[in-house]
Order: sequence, then C-alpha cells, then structure tokens
Amino acid sequence: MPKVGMEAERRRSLIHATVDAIHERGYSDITMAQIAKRAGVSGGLVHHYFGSKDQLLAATMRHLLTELGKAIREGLSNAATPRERISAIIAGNFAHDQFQPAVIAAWLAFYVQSRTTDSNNRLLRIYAARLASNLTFNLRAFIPREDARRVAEGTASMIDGVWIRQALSDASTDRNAAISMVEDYVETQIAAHSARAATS
Amino acid sequence: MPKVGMEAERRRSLIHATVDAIHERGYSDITMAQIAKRAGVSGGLVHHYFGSKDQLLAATMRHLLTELGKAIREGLSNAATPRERISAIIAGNFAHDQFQPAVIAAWLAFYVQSRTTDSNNRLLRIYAARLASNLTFNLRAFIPREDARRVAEGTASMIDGVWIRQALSDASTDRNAAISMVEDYVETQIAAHSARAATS
Amino acid sequence: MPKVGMEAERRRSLIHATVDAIHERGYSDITMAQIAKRAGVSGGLVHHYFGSKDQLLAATMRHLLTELGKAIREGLSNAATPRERISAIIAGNFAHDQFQPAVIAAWLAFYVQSRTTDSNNRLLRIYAARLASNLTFNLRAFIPREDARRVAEGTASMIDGVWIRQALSDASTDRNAAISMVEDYVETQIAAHSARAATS
Amino acid sequence: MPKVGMEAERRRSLIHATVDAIHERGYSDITMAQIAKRAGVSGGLVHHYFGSKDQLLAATMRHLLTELGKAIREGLSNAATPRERISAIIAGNFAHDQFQPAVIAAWLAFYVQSRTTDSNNRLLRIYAARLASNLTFNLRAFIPREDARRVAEGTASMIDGVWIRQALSDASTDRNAAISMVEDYVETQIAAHSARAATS
DNA sequence: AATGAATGAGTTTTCATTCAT
DNA sequence: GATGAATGAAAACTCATTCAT
Repeated sequence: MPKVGMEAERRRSLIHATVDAIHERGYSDITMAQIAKRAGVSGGLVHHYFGSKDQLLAATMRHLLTELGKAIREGLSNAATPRERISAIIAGNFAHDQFQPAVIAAWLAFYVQSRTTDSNNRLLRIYAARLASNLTFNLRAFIPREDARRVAEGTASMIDGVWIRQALSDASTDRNAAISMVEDYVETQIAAHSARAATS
Repeated sequence: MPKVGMEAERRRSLIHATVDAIHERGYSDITMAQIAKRAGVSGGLVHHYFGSKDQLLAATMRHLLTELGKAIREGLSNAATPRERISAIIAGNFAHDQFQPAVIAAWLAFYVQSRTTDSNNRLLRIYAARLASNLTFNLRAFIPREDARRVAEGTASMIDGVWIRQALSDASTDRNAAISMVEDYVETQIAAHSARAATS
Repeated sequence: MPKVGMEAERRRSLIHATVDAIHERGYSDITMAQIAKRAGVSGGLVHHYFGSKDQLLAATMRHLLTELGKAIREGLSNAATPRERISAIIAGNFAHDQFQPAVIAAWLAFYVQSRTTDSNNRLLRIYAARLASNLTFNLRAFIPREDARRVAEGTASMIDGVWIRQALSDASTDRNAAISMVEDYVETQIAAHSARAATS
Repeated sequence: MPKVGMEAERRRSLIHATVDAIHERGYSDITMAQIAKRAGVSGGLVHHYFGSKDQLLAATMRHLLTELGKAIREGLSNAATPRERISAIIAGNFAHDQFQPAVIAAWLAFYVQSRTTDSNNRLLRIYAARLASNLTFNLRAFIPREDARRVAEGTASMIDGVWIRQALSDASTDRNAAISMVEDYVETQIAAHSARAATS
C-alpha cells in the first residue's frame, strides 16, 4: 500500500528545495538536477510531480504568494481598528516565515521574473491590487480619499523597497527594523495630515 | 579602411541590444543569438567584442551604473544647497535616460542577479554606500545624525520601491510622480523633525 | 481467493489495450503507462504479466497472427474444393475479427516493424510461407505450376495491398469490397489461363 | 566567407542519413544522435537545420514523396498513348532511385506512421488521389468508367502490396519482377473486359 | 574585422523498469 | 497479486563558444 500523503509532502519539499536553490544559485542558474538533489530525490520525480520546470517554478511562486496572503490574513483577524489593520498588513509583509533570506531571494526573483511571464504577472497584480485597496480603505479613516491612495502607494513602495534592499544586503534580517521603517512612513504621513488639518 | 570609433559604437549597440533583450525576454531567457540579431550583427562578433556572455552582461551592468552615476553627478553640479543636493540625487535616480521601461527592467534584473554574482555585487555596494553617505551628509543639515541615517535609508528604500513597482507596472513611466513620491517622503520627514524640535 | 483464469483475462485485456494504443497513438509513440491506463491497471502489473515492453509487444503480435491463422483454418475446414479453399483463405484474411480499424493498424505496425526485429520477422515468414504454399497448391488445380506460384504471390500482394490501403483510409472497413477485389484478381487470372489454354 | 550552398547539401545528407537509419534500426528506434553520427555531423547541427526530430522526419517524408512524384512525371513525359501512360505510372512507382531497400523501408515506415500524423497524412492523401485519378483516366480508354475506377484501385493496391512485400523480403530488389506483377494485373483486367465486350 | 556554420557540453524531459508496501 | 512512487538511463533540445573562411 503506497504511503498516503506522500505526494503533498514531496511537493512541499520540492518547493522548499526550489526556494533554497534560487537563493543560492540565482533564478537564472538553477537546474532541475540541483533542485532534485537538494530535495534528496531523483531528477525524474520532479517531473512526475510537477510536469516541467516551468510548472515547478509557477507552483513555487504560488506557494510564496499563498503563504504571504495567509500571514496577512492572520494578522488582520486580530486587528480591531483601522490603524491596527494597517499595522497588521505591514507586519504581515514581514512575517517570520516570509522574511527569511531564502524566501526573500526567491520572492524577488519571481517578482522580477513575473514581468515577462504572463501567468505569474496575473497573480502578482491581484495581490498588489488587494494590498492597495486594503491599505487605502483603512487609511481613509485618517486621510481624505486622494491622499489615502497616494499614501497607500507610498506604503507599498516602501514595503517593496525595504524588501529588495534586504535581499541585497548580507546583514541578517531584522523584522523590527523593517517594520519600523514602514510604520514610520505611515505614521509621519498621518501626522502630517492632521497637522495640516489643524492649522487650516 | 576601418572606421575609427567603430568598435566603441558596436559595443554600445550591443549593450543596448542586451538591455532591450532583457526587457523583452527576461534575464534568464536571453541568448547570445537574440542579442546579436537585435544588434544586427553575427553571433561571433559579440564574442569578438566581449569575450563571453558573462562579460557582456557585466559590461551592460557597468554601463547602467555609469549612466546613473553620471546623471546624479550632473544634477549635483547644479545644486547649491543641501536641500537642492538631496533633490538632485533623487531626480538623478529618475533621470530621463534611466527611467525608461527597458532600462528599468534591465536595472532590476541586474540588481536581483547581483545577489549571486560577486563582481556585480561589489559594484552595487559601492554605489549604494555612496548614495547612503551622500544622502546622510546632506540630510544632516536638517536632522541630527542618527535620524539622518535612518531617513537616508528610507529614501533609498523608497527609490528602490518606486523603481521596482514601475518595472512591474505596465503604466507608462511617470518621472514626476516617481520624484514626488520620494520628495514627499523626505519633506515630510524633515518637517516632522522640525515640528518635534520646535515643540521641545 | 484468487480467481482462476484471472491471469489469462488480464493478459487478454492488456493485449487489447496494446492494439488500441497502437491504433490511436502509433507504434512509435505508445508508452507502457498509456497501455496500463487503457487496460485499467497499474503500470507495474504490465511488467508483472509480460516482463517487459518488448515482450508485451511480441505477445500482441503473436496474438494477432494466431487469430488470423485461426480464422483461415476455420474457413478451410468448411471448404470442399480447391476453388473454395482459395476463397476461404482470402475470406479468412478479411475475417470479421481481423478487419477492424484497430487490428488493421496494429497488424501493419507489426508487419513493418518486423523488418528490424528478428523474432517478429521469423513469425511472419512462417505465416507468409504457409500462405504462399497453400495458395499455390490450390491454384494448381487450375493453372500450371509456374503460373500458380506467380498468381499466389500476386494474390498475397493484393491482400497486403488492400490491407495497407484500408489502414490509411478513414473510410469504414468494407469486408466485401476487400474480398471482391482479391477474388476478382484470382478469378481473372484463372479465366485468362483457361482462355489461353482453350486457344492453343 | 561561409560556404554557399552548404545548407542544401547538409539537409540532403541528413535526410539521406535519416532514410538509412530508418532502414537499419526501424522508425521507432532511431535517435537524433544516430542520424547525426551517420551524416558525420554533431547532434546540435541537426536541430540547427531542422528544428526538431519531428521536422526532420517530416522533411524526409516530403523528400521521398517529391522524388517519387518526379520519377512518375518523368516517365509520363515520354508516354504518348493511354496504355503507355499507365505503364509509365507503374514503372515510375518502381523507378531505380525509389526501389532501393533503404528507401522502401523508409517509405513504408512513413506510410504507416502517417496514420497518426495529420500533416503526413495530408501529403499522402494528395498523392494517392492524384495516382487514382490519373490511372482511372487512362484506363477509361479501355474500360468503362465504373470498372476503370475499380481497376485503378486494384492497381494501386497491387503496387502497395508489391512494395510492402519487398520491404519485408530480404531478397534483393527486382524492379522487373515488381513491374511485371502489376502490369500483368492491368493487362489481364483489360483483356478480360475486351473478351466480355466481344462476347456480348 | 566579420560571418555564421559547426560543435559539444549541459539541461530538460521521457519512460521502461524496479521495488517497498 | 497489485499498486504507484521512485529511479536512472537515454533521449531531445538549447546555446555559448569556436573557427574556417
């Protein structure tokens, strides 16, 4: 009798191996053989489970996106006020599981790669649109609509910027510093608006 | 009669072709044949001029960095005050030549790629360090040292974030919007500090 | 409790699946996985029963030859005169079970394949020799020895020709037309000889 | 300066190698490496010229069809009467270049293979339709329309039958015997009709 | 200097076969 | 007996690089 649940486990370990391989060798240099070896299986098995290199990479990217979405949703479920929700979104983007060197590297690789791969592109756009509308909605509790949009875009940019810089740095990841940087941006923007509102 | 300067011209056009190819196909999918065809020369010639694919890519990245450095230095030469110098650095990062879809795409590709390529990594670190120290120095005219460092890092993050988001977007590039986003960050941070300073 | 006769049934259904697979995908493109799936069993079982792909294919070809031989022998057992025996041989070659699209396709595939596979080749030669001698013997009732050999060869050629053309055609099989074509050849040859004999 | 005309020569020699490889190993067992080796070139070159294995095989089949068509057309150009045209068509089908063991083997392989390959199928149908209409037309000089059609189909069947039997036989090819067999069929059919016509 | 034909090493992919369960 | 997960050898295919012209 074949082991039940083996497939899910194999897929998970292969996706993990893919993330690690991207981290160590770079997206453009990974080979199926490397990934298979890293996962401790034969080359043929990767095709057995994923069909092709492209599909393995696509599955890996979907996995990263799913995990990120999960982290954010978890944070949101514990947030009561708009301000807390904004913080939850930010923190979710730097959640423990996400903000690891290998994951950061893979994430960025897919992010950039998606520019020329339609299916990946579509996934990212959906995520980006959700993030933007979610941030905008909660920012509107403090800032008028037009500014809220701009600040949401700024927040997303800051998140991406912090992320890409972390990928390049060889400093060990510092979630708190990353979160502070983005929170500071949001806080200052809200404060600036309140000040302006008070003066006028 | 061999045309003088032919070599420089060829090299330039091959680097251009490389940038375009990365834009259209993605870093991991470009081939020497594509680049050669795009530049209208034979495959052999690329090797004749650059020796290898790696060297062509390295030369292309150096070219992008040089152009960026040039743009920033030009801006700085016309700036008289610290605040103007900060703006010059920001504007330089979104200079007309730099902020084109193909250049953005190539830039990001190298940026991410550099994570696993030592020589590229070194070049980027030097540039990043210069940018950081330059921004910090000029920010100290408005903010104390510790905060200046933090804001410089935030500014650099915001620049990178705006850049990467532009690469993914299919909206046509908007230099002014990009610059405004970063300037707004800097401005708000300076203002926030002044306010705090005034209060205390 | 193991079902008795299960093995024979499995083997038959796998041979059937092989014939169908050759029909749909072509001899050079079939895989063990396809055959197994078609027969509704696991891939491993095919090996369990046949040992290897080659052996499965060999068994399938033997099966086709056996069935053909059976059909011809049945016809012969009901034939009383030489002329009837000739007709029985012809009709046997287009017997109902044999002259089905999938069987035709598989038969031809093996026929051609046998050119480069010794064991298959031997089987076919034996069958061909029997067919030739059988036809020749019965034709001698109407035609002198030398001509009988020639007409036997012609009859065999016509049978093969009709068969291969049926395999290529997408018209539904027409046993009667096929039989008529060959019978007409034989009949005309016998008649031609009689006429010549009468004249001289 | 690259050798002009090299491409056509290479393509020809690769197609030749393909025919030989099919002859020796069988359609389902040939590999690109074998073909390349046989043509005395590297494996990569085959892809360079034909793009893929499928395309190489398709080109080879087209080549065989073209050569056959050429042989028949040449014969026809020297034929004055309907009867001569019929003989020209038959002889063309067994022309010297065509009726060589390797060519026969390859031809049959493609013939059978075409059953499951649309593009090949289309080519063969066109050839078959032309052959049928050509034979029918010329037979009508001797036989009424309905019979002419039947005899044309019989002639084509006999040609295919003689061909496939030659492929299987290890006897050296005998053009004259092959031609006689088919000519005899045609002649006897025409004679049979004349006799019937005379009687009635 | 310039070409593009040719190579061959490296990569993905396929699939018969094995084997633990 | 039966499964299907797993293997690994062999195949197609890609592409940077070389080199004769």
